[in-house]
Amino acid sequence: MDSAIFTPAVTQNLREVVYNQIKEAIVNGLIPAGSKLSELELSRQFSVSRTPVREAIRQLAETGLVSLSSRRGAYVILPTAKDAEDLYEIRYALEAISVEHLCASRPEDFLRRARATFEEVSNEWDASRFMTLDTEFHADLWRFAGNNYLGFMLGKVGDIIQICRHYAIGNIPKADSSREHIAIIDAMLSGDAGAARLKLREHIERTRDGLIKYISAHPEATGPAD
Amino acid sequence: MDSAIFTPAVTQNLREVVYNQIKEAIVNGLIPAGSKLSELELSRQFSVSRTPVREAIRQLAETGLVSLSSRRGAYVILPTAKDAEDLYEIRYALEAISVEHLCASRPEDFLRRARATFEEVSNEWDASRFMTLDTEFHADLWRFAGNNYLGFMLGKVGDIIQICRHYAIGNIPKADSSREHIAIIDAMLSGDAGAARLKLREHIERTRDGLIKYISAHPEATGPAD
DNA sequence: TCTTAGTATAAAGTATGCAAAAGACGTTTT
DNA sequence: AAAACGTCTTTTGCATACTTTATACTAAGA
Repeated sequence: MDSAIFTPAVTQNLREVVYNQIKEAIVNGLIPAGSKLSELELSRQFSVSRTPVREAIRQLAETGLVSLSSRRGAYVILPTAKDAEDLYEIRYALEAISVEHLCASRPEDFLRRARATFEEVSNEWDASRFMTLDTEFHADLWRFAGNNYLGFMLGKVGDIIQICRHYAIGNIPKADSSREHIAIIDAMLSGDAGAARLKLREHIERTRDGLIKYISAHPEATGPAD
Repeated sequence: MDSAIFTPAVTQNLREVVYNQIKEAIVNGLIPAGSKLSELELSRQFSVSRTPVREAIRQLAETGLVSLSSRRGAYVILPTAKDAEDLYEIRYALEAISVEHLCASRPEDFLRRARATFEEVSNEWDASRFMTLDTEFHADLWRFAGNNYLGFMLGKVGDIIQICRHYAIGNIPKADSSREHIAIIDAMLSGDAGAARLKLREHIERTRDGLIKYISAHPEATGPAD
């Protein structure tokens, strides 16, 4: 009775469930930036006690998505255009590490598959589908890079960027983005680290500029916290 | 009665106190890497209930200093030589951002003051005093860089590196380190971003290599978790 | 009417109790 | 003697009660 019929029975605990759900809600804009996270209200909505909710909120604070104010509560952060700029600068620096590793290791199977995917993309696609694809591509970059902490770090940066991003992605032409992805991939395939870095920089800067332009044009999206 | 006689009366809460103390203890090696953090034992030592201890431990987990195992407890992470390598790679990428900003803005007062400090350092200094100075210098770099998230990110990387570092710093010649710092500062003073990046890279790589050599030579320091 | 002090209320911080899970240990069975 | 099972202990996960603080509201005085 020891053939592998059953997979390990993992039960994620309440804190994890609550954390993931709140995080998704924040990142997808269901809970708007700047709004307050009430322990009591959330615990009622999740039908759990305040304890796991508190822990989840603390965890969110440590990722930078939420800011804590002693005895006053937790608020979803409200990134400014400057914040977005700073975050993209960090993101570029980190992704450049991935790209350089991939220029050296050149995992052809992955690169060619990714290239094919972006060849297919057109501007007709709906924004959320493209965003998923984009996010996955950037996640794959660090997965193949072999630096165990890149994902950890990029995750934190990415979550905060995502808060801004979901209300701006509609503006970003998908065909352009795909072309840029392909340019990065091609540079990596040819092992040209300098070109790959440059293409990555162009891609990230254009994405950033689109976002910042949007935030600057819509200051109400980053209004006062309460 | 409104002249600024008094500073705001901030009382940090128990979670913060506990968090900071545990973190210091981990980072300084008082709590060795790999050891278990028992909620009950810590709460007894701090004379508080388990709640703030729990929260502090969760917070430490989110910074990456502690790894949680469901229903089994929290363990101080046990970085390997590979971890150290990955972390230093990230640290270089992030500090390069600071250095490039400083090459552009060139805050002469700060740079000259820092330069003078490292001129005075000799190998006679005790290790912990030099480590403080070194840490402060690297912290000042991002403080003057103007990117609000650099400190946030470098803090996380630095904390984990620090776990390894305290048992290796003794090996690293301080005079060399000071000379490298001065080389970086001089490059920044002359606004030569390329040279500054290079000197930074050399400095970080040498520090990294010293640490990795130590870890590799002392595998018992990163033995099994329990 | 504006300011200021008192009060009430809501929410966060903390302590503690209870349930459930994991690991240790001893006992039984083959 | 070894393996497997049951039980006991320890510790975590979660719930809840209690304490303290912030703030909104009210009323009184200038």
